[in-house]
Amino acid sequence: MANKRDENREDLKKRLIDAAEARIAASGLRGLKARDVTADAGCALGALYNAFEDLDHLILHVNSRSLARLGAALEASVPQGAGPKEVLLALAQGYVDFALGNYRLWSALFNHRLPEGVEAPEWHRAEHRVLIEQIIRPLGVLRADLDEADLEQRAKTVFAAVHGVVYLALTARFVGTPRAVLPREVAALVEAMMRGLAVS
Amino acid sequence: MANKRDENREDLKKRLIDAAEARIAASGLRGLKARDVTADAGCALGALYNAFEDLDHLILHVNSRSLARLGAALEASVPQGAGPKEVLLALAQGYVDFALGNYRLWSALFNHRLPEGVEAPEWHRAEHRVLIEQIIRPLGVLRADLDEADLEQRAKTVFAAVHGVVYLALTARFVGTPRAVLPREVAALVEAMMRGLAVS
DNA sequence: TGTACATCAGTGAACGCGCGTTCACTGATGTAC
DNA sequence: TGTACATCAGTGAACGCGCGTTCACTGATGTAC
Repeated sequence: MANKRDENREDLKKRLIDAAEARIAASGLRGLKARDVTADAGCALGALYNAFEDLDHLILHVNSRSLARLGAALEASVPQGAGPKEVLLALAQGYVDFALGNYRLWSALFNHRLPEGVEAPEWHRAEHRVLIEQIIRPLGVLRADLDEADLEQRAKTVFAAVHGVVYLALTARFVGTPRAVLPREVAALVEAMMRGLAVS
Repeated sequence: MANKRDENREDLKKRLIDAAEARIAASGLRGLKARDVTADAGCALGALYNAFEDLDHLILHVNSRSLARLGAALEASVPQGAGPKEVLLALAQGYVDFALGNYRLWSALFNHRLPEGVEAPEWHRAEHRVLIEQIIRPLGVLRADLDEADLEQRAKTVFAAVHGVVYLALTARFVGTPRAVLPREVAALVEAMMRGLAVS
């Protein structure tokens, strides 16, 4: 068995991530304070800095979880045996649903910024692949002409386009789409992109 | 002639906006400090609070300017006598160019947040119309079947899709498009959307 | 199993500092007559 | 035009506070023999 120190350490990390996740879900990244998180997790303020490098790294771990949950949600949104167009539409709707249902955690994914000049660690960067991973295959069926690199790039573009519509809608910035018509607009966008794709 | 007090007041406001714009262009919203701006503008710290309600309102005025410049840049990017498809492509490229050429000021447009619960004033909200205004007409030619409200909504969606690609590319978040291929990807997106539109 | 020592996590008061905003005062501009 | 008073912008030192991070100390867990 792992020794007790390591056990405690892992347990504390988990409690801190749980607490931070709950705080972010309740009041957003801005509402996340070291004192609140440690109080919720039942440890002293300083313990946070034993478990994690700093508050930013704790947030990174919350975002990791969100990405994993998003990946699972996207996977679950695709119906069995669907064709590529159906799959892309389902993924887009799954994305909308996840963003609507996990608004603050999803925002944290895109709004968290490390201090000037600090790069996110590689293990975390890699996790963002879930955002495009499931797009690549169905898109490849529609665009058999593209090589692997171009296909991946185009998947990113498709993701970014859908994300843009969802993001502007939910952060309600002036030109955003009302939530009520968001699913319809996203569907229209994806359909138009697919029709456009099929032609060329 | 307007009296001297009003003249001075307007002059100070202008100097403050100039200074804030330069600071944001140089080091982003985060790098904007009341002390720096007032020093650059050649006035005392407190004078900022005579001219503007607070620092956020000064930023709003900088963003106003950026929106006006963006509107002009978009207009200038459209070739004379172009058809609707050409216009939409030109607008998208104009948007890419503006974002690349005015990166920090353009980011400030989308990253500035007022404190929790405070709404942007109506005069400022209205200015964001430049983002979709010029899309509506050419889109309307391609989609004569849509009524005015749906057309406006679809213009927002088209904008949001293009914006999403540009935004993720430039903020370099993990799944972003490399700058080198950004114009190509945006063109591909817009073309696909237009082809898709024309069909339905 | 027991003892002595080493290690390292847990603690929370205190530090530090960045920075927006205020406010009592001064001095320039405007108004009344 | 001149004088007296009123108004309001300009000044910058001081306020205030939020909040991440540190650090000397305590106490639990691990190791050696």
